[in-house]
Amino acid sequence: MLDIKFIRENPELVRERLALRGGEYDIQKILELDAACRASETELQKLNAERNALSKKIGALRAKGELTAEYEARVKSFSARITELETESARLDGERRAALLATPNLPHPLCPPGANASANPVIRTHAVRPTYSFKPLDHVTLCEKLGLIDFERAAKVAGSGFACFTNAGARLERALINFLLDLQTRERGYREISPPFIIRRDCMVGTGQLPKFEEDMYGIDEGAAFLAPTAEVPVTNLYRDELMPASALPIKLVAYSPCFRREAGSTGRDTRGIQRLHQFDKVELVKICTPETSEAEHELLTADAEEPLSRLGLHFRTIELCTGDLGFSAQKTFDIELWSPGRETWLEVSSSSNFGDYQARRMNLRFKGDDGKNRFCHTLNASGTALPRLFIALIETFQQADGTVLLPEVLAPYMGGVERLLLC
RNA sequence: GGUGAGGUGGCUGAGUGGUCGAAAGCGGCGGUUUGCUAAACCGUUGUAGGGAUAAGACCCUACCGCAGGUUCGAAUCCUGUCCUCACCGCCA
Repeated sequence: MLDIKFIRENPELVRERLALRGGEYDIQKILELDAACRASETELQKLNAERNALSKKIGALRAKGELTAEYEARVKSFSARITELETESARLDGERRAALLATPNLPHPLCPPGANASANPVIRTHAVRPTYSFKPLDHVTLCEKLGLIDFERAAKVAGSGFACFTNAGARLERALINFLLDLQTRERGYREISPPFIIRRDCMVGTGQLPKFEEDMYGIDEGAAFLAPTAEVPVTNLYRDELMPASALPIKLVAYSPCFRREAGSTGRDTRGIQRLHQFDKVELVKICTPETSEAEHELLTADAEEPLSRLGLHFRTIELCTGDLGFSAQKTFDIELWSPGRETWLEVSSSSNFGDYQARRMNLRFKGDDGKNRFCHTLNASGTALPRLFIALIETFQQADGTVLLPEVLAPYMGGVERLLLC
């Protein structure tokens, strides 16, 4: 949520920065609601002050046993107006808040301008692109030959867009999760969290999934709760409505969770294989820090997301999202993309974002500054990483001429002696 | 699912219709004392919004989980709701 005071004082700047995202945002309407709301509140406050004074007087007179009917009548003469103003103020405040919740974050001043994904600059590339003496297979074919995933039976149970990992595939999925969690907790200073996967509505509002993207979420209990679309939601919201001492920051958390997404707007896209699923596993990194450190923490966070990929020996690149490709709540985002030899394309496996105080303001997450003032924290998160696409890149990259897949050594401790995925 | 108890400031916790934004303690901040540490003592310390101002000082309003209601007046009474805890039932 943007700061209404900031919008009031810098309406042109807000318009300009939002325009960089593309899309229409009615700042004028917010300003008008704000002016009307404040006018209504001011009148209400004056009447309340008068009522309070008269009520106090009535109390004092009654204590002395004197008559108070005259003063009671005076309060009654405008009590209807107070009720009216209360209703009006609440309505305007609600509308103003709704308008603010539907307005995305401002792109960071350093976020590269651009209309869409084609304008995203590549920041760095890791390792060289692997080459093969044969035509590399894509992951669907590999999974079939190696018996790693049963798509047909998954559909029987859950419908299209679901996968059922089997045999060494299931083992590899679990191994990767453990590898990622161990790396981040043992070497990178993250505290491990295993969060709830069912989320209350206000937490979904807190991180920005609601109210705008409800159709992408799996709702349960008549919209009172939702299946987690990412661990970002439960983990960041752990600290909602809290006032942290500055000394407690930064907070660095890592969590595994399955992620549930309807993918409402993308039916038919990437339907083959496990590139886009309604349920997938992800290890997520979350940081809560002060505004002064968030940009540096963001760089470190992105590096933390990249680290396991280089340890696995994978070819990837890091790009920065331009203003037109930025997510709703983010002010600055890096995406990490893995190379898929089978499809000869890049797969997005991580999105590393700095949200500034946008989420913190929505969820009332603050810290006490050195000057004693309460300020909103900054929140960040990065996938560290999404599992299915990592799975794809891994088996496609390390496939051999004989059809087997030779696993990277770093996974050895997690695979129980399995060094190679064999044909079945 | 049933019964009962409860949600008050950064934290603990008192407060059953008016003088309560709210006792007390802890913590924080400032100071005195102190060889250092500890302790003691004094003072100070909620949040948000609106208004005023060059900026402060300042004024007003709201907030005792949340939403309604009763009343001239609600932390306090009533209703609903969310959450927490305890016991019972059920259950991996």
